Amino acid sequence: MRIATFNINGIKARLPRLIEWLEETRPTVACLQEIKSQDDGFPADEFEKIGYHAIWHGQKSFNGVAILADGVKPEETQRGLGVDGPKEGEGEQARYLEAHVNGVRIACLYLPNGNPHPGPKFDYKLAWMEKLRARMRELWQSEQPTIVTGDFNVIPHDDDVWSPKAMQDDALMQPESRDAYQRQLADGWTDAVRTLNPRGGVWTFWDYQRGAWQRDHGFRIDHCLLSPELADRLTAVGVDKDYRGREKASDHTPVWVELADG
DNA sequence: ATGTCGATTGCGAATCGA
Repeated sequence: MRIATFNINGIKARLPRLIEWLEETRPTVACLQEIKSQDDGFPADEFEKIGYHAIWHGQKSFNGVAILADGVKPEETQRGLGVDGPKEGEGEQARYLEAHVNGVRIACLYLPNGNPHPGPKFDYKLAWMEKLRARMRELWQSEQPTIVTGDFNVIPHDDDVWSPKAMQDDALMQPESRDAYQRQLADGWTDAVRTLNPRGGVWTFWDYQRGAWQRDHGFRIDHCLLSPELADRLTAVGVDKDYRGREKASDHTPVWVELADG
C-alpha cells in the first residue's frame, strides 16, 4: 500500500489539482493538511465520485486536516491533541486527525508553523510538539503498524534546506524545534524519507515568494514517521515534485511511502 | 524591498496567516 501526505493549501482552490493527483497516482491513503475549510464545506462528494472515502476535521479560514482512503472508509480513532491555540480564549485549532485504514493506524497532522520566533506562536508550537510526543508514545506502545505523517513545519537537518543561513532565524529550524523532532525519532520512530535519502537534499516545499520554485530554494518539512512494525515494511519513498510546477499548485508537494503487505 | 498565495469580509481591497 502507498500512504501519501499533501499540504494542499486550500481545498477549494486546489480541488481540480487534488483530484488530478489522486487519479494519476492513486495512493491507498492520502493525508491532507491546510484544507482551510469548515466541516460543512468539505467536498466529500467529489472524492466519492472517484472512489475515495474521507474523514475530515475542518476549521474556518485556516488549518484543517483530512484522511482519504481508496475504497474504504477510514475508522476515526482521535481528533485533536487538546492544545489550545496561542490567542486568549481561542480554543483548539484543527490540526490532528487519526484513523485506522486496512489494519494500519494513520495519524495526519499539521504542526504549528511557530513564526515569528520568539513569541507566543513559537511557544504554542513547542507545547503542541510535547502533546504530540505523548500521543506518539501511546501509539508506539500499542505495537500496531502506525504512520504519523503530515506537515511538521520542522527542517530536521541543515542538508534539508537550500540555505541554512537564509533560514537561520525561522521557527522551522530553531534548535528547540529540531530537538523536539529528534526526540520523536529517539523514541523509536523512523523518518522514512531520511532513511532512504541519508545525504539530504530532498525538498517538499518551495515558497510562493522570491521565485523560490524557479531557483530551487526549497526545504523538507513534510515527513512520514513509521513505527517499527511499519519501518520493516518500507520499500520506497517519493516526492511528487512535478505537481509543484503545475498551474495553481500548492506550495507543498505530495510525499509518499510504499509499504509491503503485512 | 515580505517580491505570492488563499480565505475572509462584503462586493473592492484590506487584513491575516503562511
